[in-house]
Amino acid sequence: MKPVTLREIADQLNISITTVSKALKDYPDVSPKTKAQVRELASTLNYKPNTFAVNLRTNESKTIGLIIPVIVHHFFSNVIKGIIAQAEKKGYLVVILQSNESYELEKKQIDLLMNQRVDGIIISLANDTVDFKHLTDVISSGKPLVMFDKIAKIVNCSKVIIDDRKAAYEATKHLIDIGCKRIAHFRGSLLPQNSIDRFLGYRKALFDNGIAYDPSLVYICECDEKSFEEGQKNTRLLLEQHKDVDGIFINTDLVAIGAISEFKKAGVKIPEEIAIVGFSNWFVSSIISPSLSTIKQPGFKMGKEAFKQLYKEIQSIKKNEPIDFKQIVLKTKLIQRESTKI
Amino acid sequence: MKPVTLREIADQLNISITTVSKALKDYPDVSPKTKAQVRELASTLNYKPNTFAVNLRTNESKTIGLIIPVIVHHFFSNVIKGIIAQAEKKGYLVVILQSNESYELEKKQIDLLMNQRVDGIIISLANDTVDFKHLTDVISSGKPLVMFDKIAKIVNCSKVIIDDRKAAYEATKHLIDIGCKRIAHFRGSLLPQNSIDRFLGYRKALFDNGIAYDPSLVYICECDEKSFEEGQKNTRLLLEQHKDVDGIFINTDLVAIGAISEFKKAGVKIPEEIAIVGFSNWFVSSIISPSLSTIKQPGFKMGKEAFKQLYKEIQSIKKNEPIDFKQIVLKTKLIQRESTKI
DNA sequence: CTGAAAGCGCTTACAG
DNA sequence: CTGAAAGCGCTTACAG
Repeated sequence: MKPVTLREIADQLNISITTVSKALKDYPDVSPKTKAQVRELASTLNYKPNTFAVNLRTNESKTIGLIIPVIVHHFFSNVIKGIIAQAEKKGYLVVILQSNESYELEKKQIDLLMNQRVDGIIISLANDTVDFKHLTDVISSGKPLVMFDKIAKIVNCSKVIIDDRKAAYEATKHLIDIGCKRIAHFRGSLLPQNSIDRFLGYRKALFDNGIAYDPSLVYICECDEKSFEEGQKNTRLLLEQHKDVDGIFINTDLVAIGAISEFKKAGVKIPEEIAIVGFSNWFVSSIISPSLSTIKQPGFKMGKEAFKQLYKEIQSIKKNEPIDFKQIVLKTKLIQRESTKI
Repeated sequence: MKPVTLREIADQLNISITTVSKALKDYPDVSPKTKAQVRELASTLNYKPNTFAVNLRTNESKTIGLIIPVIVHHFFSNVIKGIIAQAEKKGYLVVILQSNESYELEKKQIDLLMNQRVDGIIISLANDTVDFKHLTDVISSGKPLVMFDKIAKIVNCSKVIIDDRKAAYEATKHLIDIGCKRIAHFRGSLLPQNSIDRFLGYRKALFDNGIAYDPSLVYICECDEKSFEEGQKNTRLLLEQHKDVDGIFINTDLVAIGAISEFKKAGVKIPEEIAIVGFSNWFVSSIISPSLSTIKQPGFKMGKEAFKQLYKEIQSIKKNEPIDFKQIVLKTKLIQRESTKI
């Protein structure tokens, strides 16, 4: 059966399509009587406006795009949930793409979304991404772009982040406070801003507390799907190279959990011989043994805020108002658990 | 700056819009010379067809909808990844909605997707869903619908599933094989087909092996965000009520992990005093201690297969061919780990 | 208060 | 080989 159109309603009521359209949109210049008739028939026929036609006319799709490095990931899936929840409230749909931490894919996906004419894009960058032209292109084409978590400072757009440096400082300071003297750091890969910032926070905490920074105590792990194994691997290296380390601040919980498993295997006691702080507060961190101290990173809220900001910008663009780029910094929190409980 | 349209190319080359359109779509009735000119100019101007117009004309959106009970979930996020990966290969985008295990929300979301005129819908049902009219409506409106994992047997459409009964049978049989005599079952809520099937598989395995089925050994847990706590709670009950139980087959890994944590707290040795098998092979199950034996459920593959089938049906509908509903049953696998290693 | 008309940007059956 | 024309279903500025 054919879907009901404005024409069909107009024909049945012997009025014009124009009037039907206006009646349904509650324009003030339609008589109450006509409005009532139109509405009644529309609901009887179960009329639904053809979105394709509406999109073409209004030049908006009520759909936004989301590009994310990995989907199967506690933090990111929480962000997705937050974005979708908030978008739904405003009648927006969310198209999701996974960049797989690849710059090339990310570029293609931006293109794809632009061609699809989504009303805006939310993105967390791939580790690989060093060039940002595909992002500035979005902005200069007049579509709003909001970055979260893995951002590029240099790109002029709204961002939703945490203060990675401060959070890392706090985590490291916590290790110092409980008496650690020689503190290692398992960091993320070299490019992403937040992995840099966490490293800087670590180093500053050492410095401010009179502990010498020793580069040989910093281990890099390429945090992808193999995070857990990276944690184990770095732990084995650490055990060979630096027996004297008594605390580690680790870039991500999953890596930290790998480290814990390896220390347990080696018979090293946590936290007595080595204290550990992770980052992100992955659900699992609270249920493993020993439970992992970590920094709580508000994924769900980050998603909500990212959409809220994007929505504001979509409205501004519609009204031809200038966009006011915002940098939204969400609070983190140190959660102390067994891995640092002395 | 205004996006480039067919008209612009036509004007610049002094030919008709019709010819430009045909040239770009490589129609055979355009001269090679014209084609070349058009293509060259199109690429110079960076012409992108206006998707809104194309959608309206062709009456398809190259977008599908996905409704899923929960996003932050190891199994489901793997399915999402599989669907998106496969969709991208065919040039389709995926709009994702979360039903939150609520039938009411699920209904609204189906409506929303239908109004948006997605080309098809993939769904895993909410626990709540008992009435299926919203689903049969999709099918009778001529849009393809594919269900996966949490399905309704009664709805006539394609389905991608595992053989839950067989997998549960295998899990229970494994407990019997390692010597368990009194086997409990932590099942999921009463409605979902797969929770019923897993229960039936459990019961049949007992029956086939001469073990009396005792209903008081079956505990129900409402598996939502609180799965872990449900596992702990049921374990406490079990410890009070049935000290003699020596094996449990548990509906979901997360519940099983909750159970393990509670048994450890109570000083009950796993697997010596009680052996445990979970279901789904959540990533965490391999890294906890003791590691959890479980049934591997292929989420990523399930997502891929679901999209493949949906795509086939979209093609059939386009060609006005009859749709051939398929029931695709993917293989599961028992993974033995420490929790059943005797 | 109502409606004829233009137009969003494309596709395609048809005529020449 | 090329193009005029109709049409997808809606919205809205304008005339009456």
